[in-house]
Amino acid sequence: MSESKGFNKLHKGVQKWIWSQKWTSLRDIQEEAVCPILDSDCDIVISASTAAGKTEAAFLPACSRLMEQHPNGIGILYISPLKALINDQFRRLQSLCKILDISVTPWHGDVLRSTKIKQQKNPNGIVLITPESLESLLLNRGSWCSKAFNELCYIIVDEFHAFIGTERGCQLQSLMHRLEFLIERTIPRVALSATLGDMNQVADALRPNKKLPCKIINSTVSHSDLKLQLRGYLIHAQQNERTVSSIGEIACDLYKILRGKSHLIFANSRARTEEIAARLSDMCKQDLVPNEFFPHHGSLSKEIRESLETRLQKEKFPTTAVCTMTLELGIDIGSVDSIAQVTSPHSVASLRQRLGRSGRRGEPAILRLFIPENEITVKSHLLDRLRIHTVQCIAMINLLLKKWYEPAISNKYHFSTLVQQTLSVIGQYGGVQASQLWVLLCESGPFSSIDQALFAMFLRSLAEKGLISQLGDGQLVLGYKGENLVGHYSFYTAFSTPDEYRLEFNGKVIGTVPIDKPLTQEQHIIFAGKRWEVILVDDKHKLITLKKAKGGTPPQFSGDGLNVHDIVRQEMQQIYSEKQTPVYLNEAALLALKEGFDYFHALNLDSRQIIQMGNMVHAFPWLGDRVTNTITVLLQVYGLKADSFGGVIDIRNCTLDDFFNTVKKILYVPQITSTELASNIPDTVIEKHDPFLPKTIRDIGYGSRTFDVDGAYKWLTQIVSSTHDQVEKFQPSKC
DNA sequence: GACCTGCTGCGGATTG
Repeated sequence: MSESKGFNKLHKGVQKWIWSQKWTSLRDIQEEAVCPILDSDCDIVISASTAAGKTEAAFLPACSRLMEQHPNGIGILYISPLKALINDQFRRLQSLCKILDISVTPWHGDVLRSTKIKQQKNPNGIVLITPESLESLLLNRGSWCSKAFNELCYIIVDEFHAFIGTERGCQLQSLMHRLEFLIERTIPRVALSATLGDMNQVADALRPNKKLPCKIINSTVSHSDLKLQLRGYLIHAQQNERTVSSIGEIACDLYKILRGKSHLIFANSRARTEEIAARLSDMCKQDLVPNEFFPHHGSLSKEIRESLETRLQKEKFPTTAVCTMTLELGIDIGSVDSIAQVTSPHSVASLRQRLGRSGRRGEPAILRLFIPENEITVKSHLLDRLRIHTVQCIAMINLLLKKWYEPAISNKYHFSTLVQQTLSVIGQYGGVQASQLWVLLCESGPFSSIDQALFAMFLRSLAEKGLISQLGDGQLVLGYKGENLVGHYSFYTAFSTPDEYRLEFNGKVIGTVPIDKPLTQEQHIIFAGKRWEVILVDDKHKLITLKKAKGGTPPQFSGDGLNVHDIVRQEMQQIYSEKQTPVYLNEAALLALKEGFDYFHALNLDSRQIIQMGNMVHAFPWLGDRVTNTITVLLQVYGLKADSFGGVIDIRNCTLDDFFNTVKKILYVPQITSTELASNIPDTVIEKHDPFLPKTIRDIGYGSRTFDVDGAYKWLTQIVSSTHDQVEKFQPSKC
């Protein structure tokens, strides 16, 4: 340790703590972070997987600086997307901060008011907060903030990747910017993030206006070895009415392979999570052994989730969590023996995150993928015949091994969050000039894509809706409706949440179900891994009462589509073309893959991307969902009956001539903008405050986040020019 | 044919 350059620069008290932890050395990211954080003249992104010591990499030097500087007021502001993570970090920071005599204060909706009042009276040390609670502080206690944060040394943002490209992430950017504006000083930002494809994009998201340089610290430690298996399953046609109920064979294998140790099973949807957990519990019961399989997802009550997290942490009993994304983020559950992935993961980056949970103390990480494909019948769709799921998994594994990850989502416009931030700033200062507001939020802030003219139009629409009004001297103040909106506690979140029913058993809430997928009396359901009957639906109190029962299927949950990246589809095309056959497939997966290859080559898909079958035309751009969705809507606008799924575009009642003539028509006129394309979508109310915006403004935001117009035109141009005989048939005079 | 997150201020009753 004494040879470590970083260690020697740390404060004596911090060194003492490190000795007490019996660490023999600092990890690479910790070593590398010491100097730039101590110098505090730049922002820093620390990127590594879960449990790589990112928290210490940030806090050891940051606390060292606090010990030397002794700021008057709060020294470090730590911002986390999860309350559970704040509680974890609060526990983890205890011993270090006790030695240093720095106070740590958790600050979120579940924290006792007395704790907050204590910090309000004597602001100091480290505050661990959510974006929503920070929003409330700026809005309601602006002048307290300017004093309390006056000598703030660092802002540390945990799980930063979870914020990027989202409304909540835009809110976070705005909050950090407003805080700096308030204290008239730039504060170094430290982001702790998973590894994404382009880390410079992560730096841009951390400080969009680039007023400080950003240093990127990427973990160079290669991951421990990976043991990998892809297991194929055939779902028989007659069972196929509900995919989730045909999961029996997979559940049997999961039981045989996983029982007796601790694992995570990622099942991609809450319904499938419940189905698998219930089947696994049933098998334990049948074998008269204690149950060790439990579901974990966002609709389960906090108590049920926490008791499972604690059981995993304690490592006393073998425990397998069947889970959704909830166990992908950094909540402390220790590490598990292996990861099972049922159905294809949504992204390479998320597969990487999930893998980070496996591999105990230098043991290889173990990943098993359980991939169902549908039995082929006369009615089967091309995608089933191509065995698209198996190939998508192989593509994602190829990319994972190449260390390619999806880049962060870039999203230029967040009008819904601009509504929130506009109202919040006006509420904070009481009254603001429109020009000041534009400079703060747009010119120097995170809404930099919005020019003065667009901002003026935006403000006029807020005034029309009664959210704001203008005084004689030009000052903007909150209108009646604006006061109401800002005054309600639901104002602090940038994202919207649909109404839900609470599910209750014996007077205890066990979770929630969405209100738009109602349950009915006497219906049998699976929830929290157990089987129930609905005995009462109370619409007035949004409460559903349950009793124990047998049988049943999971309730329906709502959700949006998924977004596969261009590079994943291109990798898939290459796998088909080259007939790549990896070694980690079991016999069934191997058979499925061979069937897929045979069909791909029977259709000559290695040399063409457009085919006609019956009265349908199928297009295979081998590009991501943003591009295929854009092409699909373009074709629809020009009158074709187009639909897309899984990267393939189906056009009904269409011939190759119809298709190519339409594409020619599209290309004959100047390129449409994403906003124009969105104007054809009837309902563009998606985000929380969209109802306050006119459709013209909503379409700008909707178009830019949904469509990739350049990508679509690039493909359309290429498909026309590479199909010579079709070019001959085209007659522009007909357009 | 997808997932996830979050929340104030104040009045009134109760307790030490």
